[in-house]
Amino acid sequence: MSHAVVPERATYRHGDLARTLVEIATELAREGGPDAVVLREVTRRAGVSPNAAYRHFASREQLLAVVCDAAQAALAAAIEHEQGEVELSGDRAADARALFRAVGTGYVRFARAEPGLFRTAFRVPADLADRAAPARSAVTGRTPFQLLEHALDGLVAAGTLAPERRPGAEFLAWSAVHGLATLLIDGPLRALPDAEAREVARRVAAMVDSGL
Amino acid sequence: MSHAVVPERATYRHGDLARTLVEIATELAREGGPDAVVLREVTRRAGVSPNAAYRHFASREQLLAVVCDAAQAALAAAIEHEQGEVELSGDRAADARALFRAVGTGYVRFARAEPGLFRTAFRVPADLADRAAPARSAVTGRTPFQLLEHALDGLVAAGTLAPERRPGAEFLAWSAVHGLATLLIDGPLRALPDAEAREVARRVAAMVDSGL
DNA sequence: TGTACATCAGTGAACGCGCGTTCACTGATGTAC
DNA sequence: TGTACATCAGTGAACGCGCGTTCACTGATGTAC
Repeated sequence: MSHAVVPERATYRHGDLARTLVEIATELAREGGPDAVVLREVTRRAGVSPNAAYRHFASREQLLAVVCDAAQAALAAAIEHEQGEVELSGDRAADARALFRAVGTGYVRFARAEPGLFRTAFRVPADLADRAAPARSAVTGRTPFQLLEHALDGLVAAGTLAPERRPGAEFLAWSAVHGLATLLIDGPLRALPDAEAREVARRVAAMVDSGL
Repeated sequence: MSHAVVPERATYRHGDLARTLVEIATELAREGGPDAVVLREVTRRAGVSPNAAYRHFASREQLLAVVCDAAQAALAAAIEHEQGEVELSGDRAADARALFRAVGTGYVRFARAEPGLFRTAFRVPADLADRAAPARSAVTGRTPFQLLEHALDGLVAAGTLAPERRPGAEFLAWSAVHGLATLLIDGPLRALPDAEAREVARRVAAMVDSGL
């Protein structure tokens, strides 16, 4: 009766299940944020039994922590990409400013393009919150937070930002940009068209620039 | 054997169960944020069977929406209280500024004092996001968002803010303050002592003030 | 080059849990006569 | 003032669900001799 070809244990000895699980979990986070990272769904999509995950991760929480790092790394990559697009003029002050602004625009652009990953990146796993963890960085090896710090250092080096205003400046800039991102993806600016969103982002950047 | 006094149906005909459920649900939100509003736990604490809640709310989601409004109202009350503390000098411009800043400090203070309620206030129930809903207001009948708008209008009326910069200004101010609140309760500034938190808040306010 | 064996990445079944929600019901209360 | 009755806020039991996690296992693979 059953001449259907059922590949027996086709996935047995998967080969690189750990990596596959992280990729699938990240995809779930992309689609629905951190709560969508459901261990059973991850293994289901991987074509593997639920408990197979425990060969590679101690718990669902630990898998989510890895995904969280991956999301931070993706954010770092987005910022770096945005900075890469900047056409340097040779004017040190202007360039430092442009690179600094690119941190903000890259940040907000990523939040809008990948809201699920963005939310996952900031789902703090309580203790594990290490903003300098290497797993959270991309090509330059800097985490999003470090990219911001680096851009601010650049402003000081270029003489654009007074050294005495440098300490703590990252929190001012981050507040404005992170708040904007939140309003744009979860708040009242949710439905704003791209053009207007960019305009608001521009104004926020200007506010930070002149208010720092 | 059992001479323990078991009051039969002690809670039957509760009287004002709807209000009680909202109060308990709000307490749960205060303790653990929106996810902690678990219908069965609410009824458990009310000493009532789980399905009794359905006499008053169509679903858990609807109960949560009411709590969300209550949290917004609590935030509005906190802002109004902060504004009430302002000692008016009689100088129109200075007073408008002070009242405007009070919106920000009240906002951040509430977020720190009641992180669970704060998170619940911004748990957007998708469609129901009505930032002008009366249920979200406190003594003056204004929602947090409306209090911010009103303060900005005050700045314009006092000649402190140029009218052409007024449109959209609420989003700039809100971005900075909301972002700061988020960093302070869920982000890297989580562990900051009160004094330093207030200092950062002061600097954010100054940034908004001069950057608007 | 062939064989014995340890390793360990996977399986299959089950666990206990707590959730939101629905069902048919009961009995205290308020109202009409 | 007393009685019949409709109302409706509560009960108790159960539903199906999907979750994270644990158990004892199996059998393909790589390694040592």
